[in-house]
Amino acid sequence: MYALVDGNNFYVSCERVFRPSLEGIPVVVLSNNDGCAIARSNEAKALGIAMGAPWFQIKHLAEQSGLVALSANFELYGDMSDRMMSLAAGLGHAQEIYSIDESFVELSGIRGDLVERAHKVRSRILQWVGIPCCVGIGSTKTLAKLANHIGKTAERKPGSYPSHLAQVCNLAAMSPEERDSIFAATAVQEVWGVGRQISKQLQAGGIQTVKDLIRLDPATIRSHWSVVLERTVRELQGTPCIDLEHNPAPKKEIATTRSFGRPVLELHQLAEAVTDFASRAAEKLRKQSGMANQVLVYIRTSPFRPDPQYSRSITTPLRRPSADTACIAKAALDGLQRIFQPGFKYAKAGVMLLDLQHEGQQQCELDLEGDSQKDRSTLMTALDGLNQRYGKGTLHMASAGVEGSKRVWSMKQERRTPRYTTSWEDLPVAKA
DNA sequence: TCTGGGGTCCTAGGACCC
DNA sequence: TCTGGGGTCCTAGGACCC
Repeated sequence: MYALVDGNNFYVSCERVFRPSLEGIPVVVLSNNDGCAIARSNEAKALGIAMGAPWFQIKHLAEQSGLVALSANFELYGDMSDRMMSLAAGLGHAQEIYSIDESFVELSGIRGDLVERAHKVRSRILQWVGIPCCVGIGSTKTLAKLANHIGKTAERKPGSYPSHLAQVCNLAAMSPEERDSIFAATAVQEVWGVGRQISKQLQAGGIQTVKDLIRLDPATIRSHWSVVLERTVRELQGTPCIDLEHNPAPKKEIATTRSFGRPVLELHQLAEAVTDFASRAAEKLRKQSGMANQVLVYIRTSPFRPDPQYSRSITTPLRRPSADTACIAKAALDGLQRIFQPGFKYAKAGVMLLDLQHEGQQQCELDLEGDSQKDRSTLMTALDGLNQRYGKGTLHMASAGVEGSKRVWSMKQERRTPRYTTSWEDLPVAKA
């Protein structure tokens, strides 16, 4: 038995904790570059703002309907997330943190009324952290996710589902008849693992609701679609196929990619950006004690512009596995040289570290540069320490350019709120 | 003027091998 | 007329997730 604890409109809820005046009004949180809406309050959803809606298309709602837009403040959200997760863990014996606002909790061996217990945890999170959340309970992770969706929808849209399911919904405690009628009222695209493409295909075959989907034979699903969808259907039928991940697996790839604040035309500007991305990626890699064997770099124009399009990536193998910023940046820059074409307005670039391994797995080879490698690794540790202590970018590669107006590629972020919980300067001040 | 970032898994197809 | 079969590895791309 699993529970899924999921913060409501998480980023917006984080902002509201520190600005209660945002309560009750339409609020969106914008992606980098203030590009599009990545979180919406219920009031914003009611205005018809879609997930991912570009800001310039909904801007007029600020005047028309009092919509408030904020730049994303991921430092704040990450910290609020930690607080929420530690309370959610109390629901059961094991927890898997699935995303910044969601965690699965294993409920087996928990006695007593699960719904009552979930309500208690929910109010504790609301009271101690300030984040409203919903809890879904089911015999598989996919059913717990679905239950969570039902709990949220029942709360947000009265009349959509029976009102006693709002906030906490336990699918496992329902009669078959009640479950059936709820599945019949739920569209296939609400299921975890069924996205736009697959739901379109299912609907074309007359499969509209969860009730329709659950009746299908897994073998048919597999031959018509894939093993992935087959697993999803089995999970909906109550057969667990996806286990709780107990210890977070190390990442298999690490990426740093950004859209630019404005179009970039020159190679040397791309090189600055790519150096910066490579440094950030290498830093993440060292944080998980990993080494990379390959470095991928890509550049592309904006698919939304009518301009000539260009998009290319290239993978450069490293001579030996490495987590060294200079070594990774060099590989990325070598790749960039080879794929760059002049005459395009570049909108985005990225660096990905692939084929990762743990630093302990390094092959023992006869190596005349052994000592200098040790020195490099000490230097990297010092670099990370200084950047951690004095702020990101205190020390960086010379080719990454300097902060400020010279970096034409840096992103726009004009609506960020203070880092209330992670920066002393931004600590809220209580006034008497 | 203006459209995010970071992941995972699976599949198809090509190259290569015996 | 007619051109094997099976395996592995790699890459690109699709689909999904939040």
